[in-house]
Amino acid sequence: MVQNPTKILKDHQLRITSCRKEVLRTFIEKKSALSHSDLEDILKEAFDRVTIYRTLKTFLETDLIHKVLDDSGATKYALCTHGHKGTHSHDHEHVHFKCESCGRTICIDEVSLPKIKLPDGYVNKEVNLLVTGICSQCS
Amino acid sequence: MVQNPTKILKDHQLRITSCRKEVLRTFIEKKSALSHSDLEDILKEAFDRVTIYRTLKTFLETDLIHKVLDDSGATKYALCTHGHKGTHSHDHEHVHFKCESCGRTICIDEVSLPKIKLPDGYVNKEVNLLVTGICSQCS
DNA sequence: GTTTATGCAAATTCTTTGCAATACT
DNA sequence: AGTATTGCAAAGAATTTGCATAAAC
Repeated sequence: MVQNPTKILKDHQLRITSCRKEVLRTFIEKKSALSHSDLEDILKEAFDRVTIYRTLKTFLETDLIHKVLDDSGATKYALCTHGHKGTHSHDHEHVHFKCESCGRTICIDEVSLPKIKLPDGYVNKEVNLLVTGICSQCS
Repeated sequence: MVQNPTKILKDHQLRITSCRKEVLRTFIEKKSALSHSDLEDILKEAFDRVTIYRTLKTFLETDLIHKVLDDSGATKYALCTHGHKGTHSHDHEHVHFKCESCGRTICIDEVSLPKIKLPDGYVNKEVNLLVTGICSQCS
């Protein structure tokens, strides 16, 4: 599990800039899914709002982060922990948990995704599961 | 399964207005999850954009509709098919399917939601499952 | 007649785009 | 040096709010 911003950027053949490093560092530190506005709150002194939008877009395109479903309407993102460029490793196919109390969304690695058998004619490409409730820190 | 807009509104103790009836009629007719902009496209000749926003808000608050997860970022809504005011029937706890081809999001009633056992300390309140792929009409 | 919903205007917030200046390799 | 990224300004969407008018009960 790579945890070094500079190395992650190199591995994905992206230029190493301070904004990209800081966004990565924030994801690693927070260990939870973050929205653009979460990042903006944390990094607004250092970087422009627009740069953060573009950084997220670049990271999405290089499979460095992925979208995490959220019931609030805000789009959240999380690091692809093992995926490398181009592998499309279905890394994001796991259970996400959103705490109603603290609002954090985290990955639950302990729980594996159930196999879903769809009716005839349906082709399953990706499964996303979001559990809402109270997390261990808040309960 | 109630399918009459006026009766649904009465059951939820809401005033019967033409906008509310038309929004409900559209949900019933389309049989799929709809976003604000979907509704706006269909009803813009008849009602103001703002009125549709407020109608959706009212319907959410009275548990007449619920949010449906979507991977595109657009918030979609669907009718709570059996729920009545105040029951919080966990009606939306089923599998949703989003077709990458036609973009429609529908409920898959044939597939039941797997039980998820979370790690200690986590309290499970609601489970949402979104499968992305190709629907039977598009494949 | 009283209360609630609607339409319009306008304010906010969210997201994207163009372009010159700057930083990276 | 050459190319990609950033910041700023501004455009364009999406969403919310205020208030007078209209509709529902």
